[in-house]
Parts: sequence; structure tokens; C-alpha cells
Amino acid sequence: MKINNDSNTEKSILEAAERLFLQKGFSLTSTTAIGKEAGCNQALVHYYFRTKERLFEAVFENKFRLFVSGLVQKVDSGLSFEEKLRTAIEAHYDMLAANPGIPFLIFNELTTNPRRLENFKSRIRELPVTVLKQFQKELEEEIKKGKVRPVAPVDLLLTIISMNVSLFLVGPVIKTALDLSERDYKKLLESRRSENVAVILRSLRP
Amino acid sequence: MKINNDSNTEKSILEAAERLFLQKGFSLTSTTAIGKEAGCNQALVHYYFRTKERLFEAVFENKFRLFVSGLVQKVDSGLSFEEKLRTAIEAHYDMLAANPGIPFLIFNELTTNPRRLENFKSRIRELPVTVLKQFQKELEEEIKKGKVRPVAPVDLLLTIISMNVSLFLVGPVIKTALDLSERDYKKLLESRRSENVAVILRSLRP
DNA sequence: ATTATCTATAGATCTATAGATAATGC
DNA sequence: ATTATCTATAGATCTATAGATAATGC
Repeated sequence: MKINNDSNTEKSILEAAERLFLQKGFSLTSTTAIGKEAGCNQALVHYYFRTKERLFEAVFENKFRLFVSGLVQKVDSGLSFEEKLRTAIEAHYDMLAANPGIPFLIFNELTTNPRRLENFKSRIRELPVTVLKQFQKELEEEIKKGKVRPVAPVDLLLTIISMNVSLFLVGPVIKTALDLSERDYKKLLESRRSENVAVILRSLRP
Repeated sequence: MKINNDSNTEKSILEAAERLFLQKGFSLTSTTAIGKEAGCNQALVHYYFRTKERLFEAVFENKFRLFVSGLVQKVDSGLSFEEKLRTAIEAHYDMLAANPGIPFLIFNELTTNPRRLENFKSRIRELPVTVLKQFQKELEEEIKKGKVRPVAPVDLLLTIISMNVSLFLVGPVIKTALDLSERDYKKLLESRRSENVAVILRSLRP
């Protein structure tokens, strides 16, 4: 055969898996369903990725990287502390808005699968350090100057993650419960973008 | 037989199911595992609850009620607006701290199971109304007086839920990633209790 | 006779692989 | 000869039920 020309089967399988894993998580997604979604039979899923676990790892690793990259982005050093913070929060938010299924995938998997949590331990542990490195000094300075209330860097990080991430965890539930149209839901998300920034910046006032 | 005296099998099954569902969610928990955890065989699980679905419903309904009750508690009307709000946030937080598995159970199930989300639509929709009823008027007054910045009631509710709920969704991951002892994790949770209140109250300042 | 418990099993998945088949590149 | 695809199936679950058995309450 080798009709593999441009219609790359491996790629369709990976993309199908991505969609389904993001929707349903690991355990509720079968390789049969992935094959169907990709437009091939189930055996091919295993032909290309050997096991469901490996296929999932490919997706998860990719999404985890994205999740982290949204947090660690460098911001223009010419800005004021407040503007830097605002930019970072918005960048994080925008990454989530572009990939709204990521929080569910990551937290669902890490809380139900102890082995994977173990595997990602070190990379999670590095997060606060990496993310806060670019803010820590300035945060301390602002606190000294009395412009920001005394707050532990980890607390600030937790607040940012809480506000941004949980919106995308809770969002789909709210959308259905309130029967929001796609349009209205977009509006809600858009309004929360600035609301989150407002909440977080205010939380630092002395 | 009927050695059912005090060692109530039905109750052990329900409690075992509760523990496992809270840990792993619906799909990753088998009735076989529930039987084992309850100290009986798997057939008895079905004898008492007929289907896994019904058993889950019993647990879910119960947890959902708890989740709501923590949000809707009446607060002493003699207090100032700020104190009322603080009391409500802390009550919500305390309910979650006493039942830390609830956010995972509810949001995992509602996002992966469209049918259940559909079933709980109306009860979720009522939430903002019920919760905000006791604050709405006062919130409006405080805004008029200029003591609180203009903020939609729904936004305030979303912020409270985000801050409190996401802590218990993200917490277990943080605990493992940072290798926190039970003691240290308790400390972190305790410190976030007041931090959450601080963040939310500050978020309302003009 | 009724209720609680157990063993055994049917039937439905689901994952992973074996083995057949066809198309291409050498 | 190699690579991609398919069909078929083994083996491992998992849910739900049938049917046997034992203990109690009448």
C-alpha cells in the first residue's frame, strides 16, 4: 500500500487521540474510539503507538509542556512591576483559552494516576522556582517600598493558577448549566480575562 | 443468615464506594474493588444497589448537597458586609477542607458525563441566585456607597468558587510534588484559608 | 418463608497481537 | 522486501444476574 502520501495516518491518530483524551481523559477513551475518530481501525492505533499508554504519554507530555510554557513566558523588562505581572497573567490566560481542555487533562490525570504524578514530580517542583525567578526580586522590592503587601511568592503563584486554571475547569459546567450560547460563553471568558487580572492585582495591594 | 446485626453490610458498601469514587471517580472504580474494600464479594454490591450507576448516584447526590450547603449557609445578620462575606467564604472553605475530595468528584463527573451534567443543570443554575440572594442587596448598597468597586454578583461568586475549589483540586498535586508531610500540607491549607479571604476581600476594593 | 451471602458465569467491553493482504520501492 | 492496512481473536477485565446455601423469624 503505502498510500501514506499526504494523508498521514499516524498524525490523524495522534490528533484524534488528543481530542478524545482532552474530552474524556485516559480511562474513558478507548483505542477503538480513537481508531474510529481517526478514520481507521483500532489495530492501526497500536501499530503506530504500540500501547494506549504510550499514545497518551505523547499527548500528555505535549500538553504539559504547553501548560508550563504559558506560565514561564518572558515578559518585556521595560515594563513596571504591575504591567509585567498583568502581561504574564494574560499570557497564561491566553494559552488556556487557546487550549481549554488542558487543565482538565492534567489535573484529572495527575490526581487519578499516582504513577504519572510521581513521574512529573520534579517538573512540577521546578515550576514555582522558574516562574517566580523573574518576579521574586521585584516582588520583594515592591514589598519593601510598601507598594505591595507582604506576600509569599508561592501564594501569589497559587492565586494566579487558581484564578486562571479553575475558570477553565468550571467553565464548561457553567456554560451548560446556564445554557450559554457559544457567543455568550466567549463573552463570559473574555470578561473574566480582565476580571482575573483585576482580582490578582488588587490582591497585592497593601 | 441475617447476621446483619450491627455490622451493616449495606452501609460498609456505601462507605467503601464513597472512598473509592472520591479517589478515582466513577469509571476507574469497579464494583469488584468496592466489594473488596467493603469486605464482601462483588455480587453483594449489586444485591444492595442493583447497578453501579445507582450506587454512584447515591454518593454523588450526597456530595453535591454538601457542596451546595457549604455555599448557601446563612450568616449572622448582625455583622458588617465584610464580616458576612468573610464568614461565608470561611464556611465554604471549611466544608471543602472537611471533604477535600468533593471538588474532584463533582467536576470530574460533570465534565466527563454529559448526561449527569444535564440532570444537575437546574440545580446548578439555582446556585448563583440562592447564594447571592443574601448578599446582592448589600453588595449593591456597598457599591453605591463607594466602599466596593462595581462588580457583578456572578463575578464575585466565580472568584470565591475559583479560589476555594481550585485549592482542593490542585492541592493533592502540590502536596506530592513538593513532598509535603501531612503536617506541612495541613499548614499550607490553613495558610491559604486566610489568604483566600484576603484575596477575595481585596478584590472588592474600589 | 425471607433475607443475606456466596460461587459461577454470561455477555459486553477493551487492549494488544497474530496473521493475511495489498501496494509500493528496490 | 518493506510498509501499511485489515480481519480475527486471545486474554483480561468488568457489570450484572442466576442459582445455590445458610441463617433467622414465623
